[in-house]
Amino acid sequence: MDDLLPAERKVLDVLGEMPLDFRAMAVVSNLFRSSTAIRRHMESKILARDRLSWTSFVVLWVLWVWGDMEARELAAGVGISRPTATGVVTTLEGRGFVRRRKAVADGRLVIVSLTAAGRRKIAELFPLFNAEEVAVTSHLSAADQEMLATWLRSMLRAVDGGRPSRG
Amino acid sequence: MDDLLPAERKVLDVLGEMPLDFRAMAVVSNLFRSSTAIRRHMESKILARDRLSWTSFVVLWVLWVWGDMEARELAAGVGISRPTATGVVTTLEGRGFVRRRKAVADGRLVIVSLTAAGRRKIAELFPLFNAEEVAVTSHLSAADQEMLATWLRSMLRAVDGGRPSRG
DNA sequence: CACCGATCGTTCGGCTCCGAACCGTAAGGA
DNA sequence: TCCTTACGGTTCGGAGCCGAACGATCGGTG
Repeated sequence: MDDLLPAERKVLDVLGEMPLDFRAMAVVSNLFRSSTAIRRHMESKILARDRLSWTSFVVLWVLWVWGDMEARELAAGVGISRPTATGVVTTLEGRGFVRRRKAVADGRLVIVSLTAAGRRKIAELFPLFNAEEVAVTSHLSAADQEMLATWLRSMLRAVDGGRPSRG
Repeated sequence: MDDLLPAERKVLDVLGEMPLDFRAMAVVSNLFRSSTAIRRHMESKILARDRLSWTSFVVLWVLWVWGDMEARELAAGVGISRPTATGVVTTLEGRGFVRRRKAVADGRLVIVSLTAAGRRKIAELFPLFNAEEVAVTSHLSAADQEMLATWLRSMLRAVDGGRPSRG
């Protein structure tokens, strides 16, 4: 197999004698490496001009798709912890893109909504974001993309257990 | 296709009329979602007891595989920026796992090495880490794992251009 | 030999990330 | 009605993440 990254060749050289599962290693390391590189790419190419981070963008997008949400649902939907959601919503609130309000029926709950500015921003950005998603995936055939997404979902299920996610 | 996450069904409901590439969207969103979930899983299950983050662990591992490295090479190898590498190395230095020294030949360069404690720590942890890598991938066949890794490398190459990576 | 442009690592500022703990609110049982 | 347990969101502390800028060092040129 001559598809390996140079780093992967070195790993085989140095650790090849050890009883390790290099196939599993390749999956996990390349999953993480490619995900990090794509996040950085999307942030620098599409999001940076609006000074939005990947996660801020995902929050706007989740609210755009699902409408107003309770903060705990928003955290789950975006795939971040509740303290992180608090911080990111605070950032976006400061930018004027979202607002918080207390739920009437249950004083513990906070409802997060898009503002008009937030709605305009995500409606403007998402087609550009999706075009760049196309740019980074179009070297794979449609069938390969579907199979890749299927395997990635299976990886997610392997660690998420029954945790529902709505991002 | 009934393999979609509930979130993905909702996206089709709400944005289905827009001229978007849902296949590309599925690849990128599931890549990110699965990578984040696996990082969290590995951190909580294997790394937390030693209070190591994913990136600290990768730094130790890269030094283990490649030996002493210049700080700029280490940043590239781990896949992080140089300011981030400075911070993570500072953290690990404080924990006694790595040390820094100036290069003799070029006063600008910093050489980063594992300490004896660092070497013991990564040698102890990596088999456990790899066993968990196996746990999260073994639902896929060997052939599927290899194909998945190949596609993930192709995604990485799509955004990395010619940037060499040695993580 | 001096100066200029480039490189390297760090600092700064701002943002993300999360576990533990805290405070306010809700629900259930005695 | 009061007490206890649980839930929700936030705060705290610590760590990671990066672009821009800075200071130290190097190499090349005149």
